[in-house]
Amino acid sequence: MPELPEVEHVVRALRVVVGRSIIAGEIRLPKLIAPLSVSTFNRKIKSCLIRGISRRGKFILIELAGSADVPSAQRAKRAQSLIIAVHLRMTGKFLYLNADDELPKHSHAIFYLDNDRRLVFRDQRQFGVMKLISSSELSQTKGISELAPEPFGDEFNLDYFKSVLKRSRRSLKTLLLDQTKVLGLGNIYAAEALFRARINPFKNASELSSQRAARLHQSIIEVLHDAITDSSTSRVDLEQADGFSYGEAFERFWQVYEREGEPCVKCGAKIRRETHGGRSTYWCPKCQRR
DNA sequence: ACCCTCACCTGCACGC
DNA sequence: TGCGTGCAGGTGAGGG
Repeated sequence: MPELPEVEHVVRALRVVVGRSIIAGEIRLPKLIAPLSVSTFNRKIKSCLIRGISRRGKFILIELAGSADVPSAQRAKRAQSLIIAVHLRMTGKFLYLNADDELPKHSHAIFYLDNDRRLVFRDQRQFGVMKLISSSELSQTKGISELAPEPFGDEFNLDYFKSVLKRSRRSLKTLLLDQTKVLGLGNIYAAEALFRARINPFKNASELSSQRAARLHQSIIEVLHDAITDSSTSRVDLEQADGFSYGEAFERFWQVYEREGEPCVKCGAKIRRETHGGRSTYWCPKCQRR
């Protein structure tokens, strides 16, 4: 159940398919690609070359081009190269299977590749989304065009962050989950970033002091960066039956998330949890006073 | 522009 | 063993 660091790891692992061509696609869950029809989707991606894998926020971008061995199709498709934008939501995973591997339950999309292997998208809860769009319309695509700047880019600077805080009347926790304001955090890393910055999650965003805003800005970048770069947690194996397990790989990082009642790693106070708009929020009542 | 609630699904852990 | 309940890391729609 990925936030930006997990998505980044999936993207890196998926690069094994760059250079492969898609012989055919098979969609078993039509709503995954809706409003496009299954037949249109399959027709458009057939024979395409996978020329790159990238990321925008929590979207995985599978970049396609016309197949090199189909000259006429090549000309037609080069004119408008395609992107499959995939959002894993809660339980979406990719697998890279051999021809004789058994297809696991909840396999909703299968891409047959030119090396006799299959790239499989599975998603237990069926919340995941796949949008097939032309490269040129990526920046106008709903759900993507509204996204905040990438957290590691120059645009996500302190001035930007302060202006976002100033305009908001929400709590910090809620604001940090809004992908159009701050990109990449989910429920776990929002809690972790606030803990690192020693700031109470229920504080109004607009009331944050300049000094604390700077601390939180730094913590957001650090928590995402640390989750991506820590070598012991960066094992993403598409060949495992489960794709890879997001939770287990990263949970040793968690200092407050899912630690209700446990002692705070900094001060020993008991970590608290409260549900807030249906989502659990965890914090240390002593380190993160109101 | 914001807030809140509900919805989308399956599966798991829990208590009885 | 089974059954009911609540919970899950994401997001969008709809109403106020």
